[in-house]
Amino acid sequence: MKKKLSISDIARSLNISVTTVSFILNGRAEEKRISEELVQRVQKYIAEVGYKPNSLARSLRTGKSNTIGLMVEDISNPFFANIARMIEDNAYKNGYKILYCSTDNDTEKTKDLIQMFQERHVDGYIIAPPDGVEEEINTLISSGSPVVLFDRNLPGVHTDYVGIDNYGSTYHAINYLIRKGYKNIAFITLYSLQSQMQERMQGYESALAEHQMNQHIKEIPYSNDPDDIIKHVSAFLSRKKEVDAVLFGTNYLAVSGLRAIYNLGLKIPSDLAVIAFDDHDVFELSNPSITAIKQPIQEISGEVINLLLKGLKSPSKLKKPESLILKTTLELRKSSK
Amino acid sequence: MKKKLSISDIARSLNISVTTVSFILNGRAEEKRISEELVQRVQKYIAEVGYKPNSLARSLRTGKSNTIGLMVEDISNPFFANIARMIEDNAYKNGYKILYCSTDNDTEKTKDLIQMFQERHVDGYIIAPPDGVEEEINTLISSGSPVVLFDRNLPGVHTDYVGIDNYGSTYHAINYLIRKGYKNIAFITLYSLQSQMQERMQGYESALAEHQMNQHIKEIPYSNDPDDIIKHVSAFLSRKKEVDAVLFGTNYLAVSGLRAIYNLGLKIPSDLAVIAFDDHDVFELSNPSITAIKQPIQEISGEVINLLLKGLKSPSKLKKPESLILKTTLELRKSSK
DNA sequence: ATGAAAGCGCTAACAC
DNA sequence: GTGTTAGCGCTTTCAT
Repeated sequence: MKKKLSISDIARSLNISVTTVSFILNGRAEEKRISEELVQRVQKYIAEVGYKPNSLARSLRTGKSNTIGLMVEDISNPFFANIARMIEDNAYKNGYKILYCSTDNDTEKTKDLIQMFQERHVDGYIIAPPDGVEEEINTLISSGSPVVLFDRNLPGVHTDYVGIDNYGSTYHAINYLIRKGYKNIAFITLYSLQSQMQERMQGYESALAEHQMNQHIKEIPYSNDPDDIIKHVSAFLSRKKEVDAVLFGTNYLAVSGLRAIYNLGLKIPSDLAVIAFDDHDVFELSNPSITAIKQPIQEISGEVINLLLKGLKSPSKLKKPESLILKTTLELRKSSK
Repeated sequence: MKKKLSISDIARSLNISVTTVSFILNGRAEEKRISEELVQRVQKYIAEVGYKPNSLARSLRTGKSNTIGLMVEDISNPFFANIARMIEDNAYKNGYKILYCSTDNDTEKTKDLIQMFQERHVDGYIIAPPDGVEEEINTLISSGSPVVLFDRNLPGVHTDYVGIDNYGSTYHAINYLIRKGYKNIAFITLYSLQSQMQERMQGYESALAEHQMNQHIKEIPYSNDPDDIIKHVSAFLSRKKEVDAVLFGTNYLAVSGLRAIYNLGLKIPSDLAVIAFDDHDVFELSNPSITAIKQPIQEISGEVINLLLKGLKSPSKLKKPESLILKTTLELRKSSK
C-alpha cells in the first residue's frame, strides 16, 4: 500500500515548483510559456509514478466538483433507467460523474435529496421533479447552479426544460381510438398534480369533448407496489363494464394494468382496447402487442445533457432558459382493432 | 445569492472557537464535555442561519467521501436497474451517496472507470465486473478499499462476493425440459469468460451429458444493439431446425430472442419451448408467458450493501471475505408444455 | 471545557 | 518562465 503522492512530491522530485506542475497538469503550460522540454519531463515522470491529482482538494479549491446530480422518479423504471444510461455516457465523455437518486415522487424526500446534492457541491442538476419543490429549485438556480428539468415542468420555475407534447399525444391517441369506433374510452392515470399528467389528462378530455363522449377517469395514487395498482385497476374495470378502451397514463400503470386485465379474463382487443403512455419492451412482446405512445428517449437525454453542459459552461445569468417540447409517436400495435 | 457560511463564521458570531463548533457538529460534545447549554445554543444558531458543513473540505481532511461507487454492466438493464434502486435506498439511509457507471462488459472501459472512482476517493465499491480487471480490483483491495463483487466472481480476487447458484439453476432448468420430453435443447448465451456465464454453461452441459443428449450451443458476442442479437438468434434457429427448446443465458438475450422467434413465425411452446435466465416483466406478460429462472434481487441487493457497510466499518484487513451463493427459483409459466 | 494552530492537496495571484 | 505563498473549510492534536 504505497503512499499517495501529492503535487509537492512531484515538484520536489523534479526540483521545480508546485506552480509549474499545477500549470502543466491543467494544460496551461502553453499559456504560461513553460518550456516544451519541461512539460515532457513532468508528464513522463507523472505517468511513471502514476500520480493522480486529488480531485477532492481540487474541488475544494475551485468550487467545482465535476459531478452532476440526477434525480428521477425511480431509477428502476425503464424509462428513467434508459435516460440515466444515455445521460451517463454523455456526462462521462465530458468529464462529469453522476450522483443519482430516486425521488419516489415524494416532495419531502426530494427536498432532502436536493439538500444532500447541494452539500456535495454538485455542479449541475438534472431533475424530473415532483410538485412542491419549486422553491428549493429556485434557490438552486439563484445560487447559480444550472438546473435542467425534464419529463415534467414546474410552474414558476424559470429554467431549462425538456419535455414532450403530452397534450397532443393523448389527444391524438384518443382520436385514434374514436376513429376506430370505441365508445367508452377510459383514462387510467396517476393521482398527481405534475404538469405532464395534467396535460395528458387535458388531451384526453379535449378529444372526448369534441365528440361529446363520456369521460371515464380513474386516478390512482402513486405507489411502489404493483399490487396496489392492480387492485385499483381491477376494481375500476369491474365496475365500469361499459368501458371498451383504455389509455394508461404511464408505462408502469399499463404494465400493472395489463396484469389486472388478464386477471379479470378480459380479452384484448375484443373486450378492451389498450394504449399505454411510454413504450416498454413488454408492449412489443405481449400477445397481442400493445399500442404505445413512444417518447424519443434518445433525443430527450441528448437535449437534457446538452442544455446542462451549456449551462455549466456559461454563467447561468447570461443564458435565458430554453424549453424544448419534443414529439412523440403513436406506435400502432395489435391492442386495438 | 448569499455567501456560503463556514465554520469560522459560526464560531466568530458565537464568540467561541471553531474547535468547539466542530466537536458539536460531529456529535463529540458529550465526549469533550461541552456544556449542554452551549451545545443547544450552537445548534439553534446553526439551524437558524442554515449552515451546512462543506463536505468537500471534510472529505479532504478525513479522507472519507461518504460515496459508494456502483459499477454494473448496464444501468438500463432491468436486473441492474432494480439492484441499483435497492442499493440506493440502503446507501442513502446510511449516509452514503452513489456514483454509478455502466461498464458495457468492456475491460478497458472498466479500468478507466475504476481509476475515476479512485480519484474521486469513493469509500467503497460495488462491482459486477467484466473479466480482465482482476489486477485493478486487487490493487483497490490492497489499498484498503472495501469491494463487494456481485453477479459474477473473479478468480484470484479475494473479496466479498454475492452471487447465485448458476450451475444448479441451469442444471435444474434443463432437467425440467428433459422431463417434459424435449429432445434438442439449445443454450443461447453470451460469448463470455465471466464466471456466471461459464457456470450456466456447465449446468447445461452436465444435465445433457447425464442423459446422453446432444448440445446445441450458440454464443453471441456482447452488444448493445438488440438487432445484432436478433440476427444471431434468427440465423441459429433457422439453421438448427431440430431444436425444440431453448434456454437463454440472460434476460436481454431472451427478450431479443423472443423477437427473433416471433419474426421467424415459430410458435411457443408448440414449435419451441423457451426458458430465460433472469426474470423480466416481459416474461410474465408475454402470451404465452415465459418460464424464467428468477434471481432473488431483493436478497442480492440486501446482502451486497450489508457486506459493503460491514467492510466500511471495520478495516478490511481484519475481515475475511465472505461468499454468498443464493438460490434461484424456476418460475414456471406457459412457454413449455 | 475550550482555543490555537497545523495541515489535508490543490490553484492562482503575485513576485521575481 | 518559474517560484512563493495564501487560502479553500474542515478536523484534531496539543496546550491551557
